[in-house]
Amino acid sequence: MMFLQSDFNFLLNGCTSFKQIKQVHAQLLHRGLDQCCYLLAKLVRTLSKLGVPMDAYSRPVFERVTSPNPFLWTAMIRGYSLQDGCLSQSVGFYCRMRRAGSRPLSFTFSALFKTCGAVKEMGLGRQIHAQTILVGGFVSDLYVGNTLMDMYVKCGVLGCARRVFDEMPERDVVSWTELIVAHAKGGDMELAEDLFGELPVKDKVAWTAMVTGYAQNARPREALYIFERMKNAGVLTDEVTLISVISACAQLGVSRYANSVRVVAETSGFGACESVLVGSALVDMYSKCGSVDVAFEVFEKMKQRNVYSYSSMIAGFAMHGRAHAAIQLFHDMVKLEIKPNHVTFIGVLTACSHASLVEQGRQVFASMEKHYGVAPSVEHYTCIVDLLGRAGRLEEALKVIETMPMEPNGGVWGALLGACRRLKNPSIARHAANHLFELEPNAIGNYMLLSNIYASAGMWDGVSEVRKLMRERGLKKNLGYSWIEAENGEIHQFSSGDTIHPMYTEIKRALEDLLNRLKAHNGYLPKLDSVVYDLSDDEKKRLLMTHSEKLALVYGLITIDGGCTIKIMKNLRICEDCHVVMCGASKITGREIIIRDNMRFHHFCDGKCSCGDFW
DNA sequence: CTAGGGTTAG
Repeated sequence: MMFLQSDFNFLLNGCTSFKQIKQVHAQLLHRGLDQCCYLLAKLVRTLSKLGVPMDAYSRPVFERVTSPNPFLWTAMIRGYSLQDGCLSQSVGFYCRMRRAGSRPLSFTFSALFKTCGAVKEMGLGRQIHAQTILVGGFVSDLYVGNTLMDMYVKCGVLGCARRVFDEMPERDVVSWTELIVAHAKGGDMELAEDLFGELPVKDKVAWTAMVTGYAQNARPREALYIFERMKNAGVLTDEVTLISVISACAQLGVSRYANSVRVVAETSGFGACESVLVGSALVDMYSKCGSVDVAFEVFEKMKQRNVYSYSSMIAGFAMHGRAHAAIQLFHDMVKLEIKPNHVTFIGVLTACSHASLVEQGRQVFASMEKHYGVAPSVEHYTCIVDLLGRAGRLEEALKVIETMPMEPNGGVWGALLGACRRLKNPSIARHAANHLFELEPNAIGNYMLLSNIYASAGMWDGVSEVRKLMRERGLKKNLGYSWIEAENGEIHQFSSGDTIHPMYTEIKRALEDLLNRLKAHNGYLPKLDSVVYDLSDDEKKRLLMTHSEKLALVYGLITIDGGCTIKIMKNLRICEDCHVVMCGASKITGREIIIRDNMRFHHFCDGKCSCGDFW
């Protein structure tokens, strides 16, 4: 008998299809093992792992057993808990189990908690929590405690999770990490950092949780700092860690560090060739670092590509203004039968938008649902509004907003407002802005944009009205800043009007010199309507000179080797005056300049920008 | 058995 049991155990372990399991089960019945709970539990677990619905096979098998043991009961509970929408069956089996007088196991509870967390059924979770106390012994079980914490975290009640943590008689690194992640996801990195500091033994997952926490909270520099500490602590990197680190690099846009991360990825066996995930992340990272060609190299080297890889590359081409490459890639993926998803289409539509390919964009939009089964969402409508707006068709864009099948959100109105800035149309701008002030009362950028549009139309009453509104709502202008990677990999950040940089006087002198040369050779005149304040022309000129991207540019011109491209990152949208200066600077210095603002990339080369002065 | 993960839009 024992021999047969282990035999069947082995057979079940090797099953990879429903059919095979059925064959093994038939054998089992043949040998008279239809009441062997140990093997039946295994059978149920295997079926559930393969995704066979519980009612299809496991349930009838179970119902023929006269006295199930706790393992078989638990297999049923777990099976239903893993199946979508079967929480009630799962709980039903738990109740039957209790009525039958069977004593639950620790993983009976963990299965239930897992489902409660997945469907955010906190009420039920609490009841089962009470049960664990009632049944006794389980509250102190490490594994039960961890899954219980996880349930409370998923239900969004951090306080309860914390209480469980505090009451656990022993905790392991999983318990700590659970709590760290919970706080990180809630945006409280300070608390996460405190917990991490207290954690006695930090493993790879715990370190990664910190890296990811910073990366997802838009604090890439701290993410990279933690990653450095992790490496120094001798903890090995894996695929998951890399993805977060790569995402941090993408946010920062710093190429030297990015290159070193790529080397780490390749030497740890998770390079673009081996891992689709890392590969796709690298594609995104290089695109956002301004190196769209390197991104494409990585893309081409990848052994496998999926919808993420293609979407990332398409988006990469789009943000660099390479519309045709983006569209070509889209057709390639369709030909290879990789099904595009909603993100893919955002990339394609953005590409059309940045290249003013209105008809092309419309065709893609129309085909989304018809040919690819992707229903346009509000984000896709945003792209269309942007497409029409950039092409100067404001009325049509407005019409789209008024007739779209869902409620327009801030993104949609924002796209319209953005278009009004370039086309200098204060009346539609006001209309869009009014919606935005309702939908996003605290988004400072909208106020700045409207006042910008009023300012360039000379409508100073409008400007002061907007400023009054901002004052009433307690909003302050976002400080603009730019950063640039020095030759040694250090990041130098400049704020507008910054005087604290050690090379400040040198930078200021060089900037004056550059502007004078631009005036002499290119007939440059400061674009005074880029200034939103009603100031004298001289004051406006002075203010324009302090813009952070100009400081960063000059720092780059002075310190970065002549053959290298100057790459500058900026947190806000580049202003028109700075754009003109960058064009001119690329011409008279013969240098290639790339600026990533919060919208897209600008490649300045020989006096021209890849955005075609159209952004 | 429990903890960490990818692409997007103004």
